[in-house]
Amino acid sequence: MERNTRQRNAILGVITEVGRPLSTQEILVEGQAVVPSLSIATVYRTLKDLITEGWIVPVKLPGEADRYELTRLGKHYHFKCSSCSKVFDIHERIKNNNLPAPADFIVESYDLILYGRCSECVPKSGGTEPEAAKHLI
Amino acid sequence: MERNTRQRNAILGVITEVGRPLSTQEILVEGQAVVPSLSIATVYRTLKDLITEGWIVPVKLPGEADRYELTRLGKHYHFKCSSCSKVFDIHERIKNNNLPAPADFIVESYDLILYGRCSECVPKSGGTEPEAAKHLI
DNA sequence: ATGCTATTGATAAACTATTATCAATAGCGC
DNA sequence: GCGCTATTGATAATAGTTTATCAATAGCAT
Repeated sequence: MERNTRQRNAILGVITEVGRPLSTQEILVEGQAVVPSLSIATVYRTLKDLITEGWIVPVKLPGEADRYELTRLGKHYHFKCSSCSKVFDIHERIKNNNLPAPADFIVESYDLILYGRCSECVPKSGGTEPEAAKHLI
Repeated sequence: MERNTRQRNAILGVITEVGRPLSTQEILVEGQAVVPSLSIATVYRTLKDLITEGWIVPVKLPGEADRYELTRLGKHYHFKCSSCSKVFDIHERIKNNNLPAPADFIVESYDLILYGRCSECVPKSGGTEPEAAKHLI
């Protein structure tokens, strides 16, 4: 990156402000709110550059295209809402001694992905789902 | 499925005997040890049928193509060896109260993927990696 | 403000994984 | 063993995502 363009600022700005991992389409749409002419090619190109420069990292969920978020958020896990499909960060950790694995395997890292309903999509008080849902785990 | 073919038997047999989630390529190669003419098209076709019939389920890991394993193994998690890329089953569970999420979110299920070295790829005694690795988590 | 050229926008191309096509093959009932 | 037709093998086609191309645009140093 040698020039400070509106497109690049918009893309990094969107990722910074929204505060959850965004898909290329989400970045395109949100970015076009700032720079209407923004194209998907520029989104991909800029994401690639931002990754190379260390500003952002790809967030990979099983069976889904990459999302992107700020590197400075550090290591953490994700929650995907099964209703709105938005992905949120979870910064709590699992206690080390609760990581299950055969004794002769060496665990170097782990990924935890939670699925359920985000606060926006939780059925408002009165429903019967919330407590029942716990049994699905 | 209306006919009992060598190809189908070979594919289901391989998945059953190997006992860990297999990629389409692994299934093709292992299957060709039984039926040399086996083609990748038949692998995909048969996997699709076996899923429809409920014999197998796809195993999805972040950023990777589907692997397949027996449905009757039930719900569990996976360990991927960063050295040989093989994926293994983990049948232990995480204690429910250790699942981290915001209070106003409803967690319905979760996925746990461990990464590290499987027993085959663990550096034999004398290396310095094993204990050091724990700090990476 | 002007000029150089990095960057953009539009779209074609590439890539990977999976599915469709179709003539040849091979289960299986008779 | 014969014949019917489901299944196979080889490969083309598709789908979804990401990358390459290239003329037009727009930072930014002067």
